[in-house]
Amino acid sequence: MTTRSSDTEGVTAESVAPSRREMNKQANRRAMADAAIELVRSRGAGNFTADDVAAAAGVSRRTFFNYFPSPESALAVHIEDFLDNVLPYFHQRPTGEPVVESMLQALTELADPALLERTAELFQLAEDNPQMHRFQLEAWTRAEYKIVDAIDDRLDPADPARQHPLFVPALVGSVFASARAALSEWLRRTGGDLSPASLSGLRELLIAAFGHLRSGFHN
Amino acid sequence: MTTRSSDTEGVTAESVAPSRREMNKQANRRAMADAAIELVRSRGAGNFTADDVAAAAGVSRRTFFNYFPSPESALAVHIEDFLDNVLPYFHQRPTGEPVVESMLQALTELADPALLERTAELFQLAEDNPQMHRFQLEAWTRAEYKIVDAIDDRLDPADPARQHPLFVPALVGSVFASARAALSEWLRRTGGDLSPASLSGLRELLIAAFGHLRSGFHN
DNA sequence: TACACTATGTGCAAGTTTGCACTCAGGGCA
DNA sequence: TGCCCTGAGTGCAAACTTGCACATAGTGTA
Repeated sequence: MTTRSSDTEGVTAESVAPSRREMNKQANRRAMADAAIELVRSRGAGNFTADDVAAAAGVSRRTFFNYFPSPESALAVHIEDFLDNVLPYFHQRPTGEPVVESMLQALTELADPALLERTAELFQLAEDNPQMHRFQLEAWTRAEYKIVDAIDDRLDPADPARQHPLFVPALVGSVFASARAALSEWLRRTGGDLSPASLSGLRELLIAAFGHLRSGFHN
Repeated sequence: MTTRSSDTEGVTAESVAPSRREMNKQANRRAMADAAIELVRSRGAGNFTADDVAAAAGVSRRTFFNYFPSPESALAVHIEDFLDNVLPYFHQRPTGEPVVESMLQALTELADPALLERTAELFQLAEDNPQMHRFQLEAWTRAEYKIVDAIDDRLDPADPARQHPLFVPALVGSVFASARAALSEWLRRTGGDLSPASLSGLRELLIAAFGHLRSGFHN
């Protein structure tokens, strides 16, 4: 709200009060993403048009296409939301800690349970709809790159993790693969039940998958 | 910033779905007007800046000045709201009915009690603040013109009320004067108390004032 | 008085959204 | 098959919002 354009901020980090313009854009993007997930819930994947999303989000059809290449792609925003929510937890881990620990701890603490729920919901929807599956794969991949960059930015160049160029990408890829495995198994077991109990089970599966990863798969 | 507000239609609204552009503008205008009345409540008249209103409404300071010439003037929107709410009631009166009756009946039925409350609240604020008083006078005057036009549009050219060019303007002016008298007396009696009981009293005063008018002041 | 500070109000350029007119692809139907 | 309709996706100009610079006015202060 406060638009103090003066850059006299004590905090140096990323909390540099975004401009009105940026806020408006994010609000629109969010509105469209929310409208899209609402529509996919009420009508099912593939049963809503770009017009529907735009109208529900309160923007024009043209504006929708300024942001997203297709109605389904708007859902990918929620996957990025998940990341935006987890990254601060990651950044808060002690700097000396091994990267793999920081990452798994951050993911385990999972900021907002509602985000896990939405992620699980989208994962489930992707199973039934090839269109959505493709977009989601793309979103997960973008997420991997984003995390790799975030880790590289944070890591001390002398950190063992940066001694080998494969280390971080392999780690991130492994974490994502483990998460996907957990989601997949959860889906197989529960059929996508989104009740708190079921989601709790998903959380357990995630932790178990991360456990395998952490121990180097020495079962 | 965009809220899908329920556009509380009092009676009939043969509204042709306005364009996205028009909807956005109205949403912004409404947001600023609401922010302004919220600020005048929390900080008092004259104790808030254009920046405050803009920020609270989610628009830039510049946009605020695109709509309103001053922080106070944003409040005038609420007076026009009152009209927009009453006019449909007026249009619904039987066409044969004398205009004075249609008008007083419509005002008496008073669509949304919350609107009467806001109008009374603003009336009260204007007493204390000359700046606001001026803007409000202007708003009431604009409202008079608007109503005169609305009546002329609706009236059969053969209607007695249009036989003399002074008739409608004099009528509308008298109605407004009576309403102001009622508001003024209400304010004197209650000090601007906005409780339901007090507002009910205001309603009685309005009806009484209209009664005088209706009878040609033959007490 | 001179100065700093805050807030109003406006002009202008750049960024964003919108309306509209397309093109293209796919499905239903005579 | 050919036609019609719906929806995706795009280019472009016009409308709207925003950031910024600037002029102006009022207020407190040394």
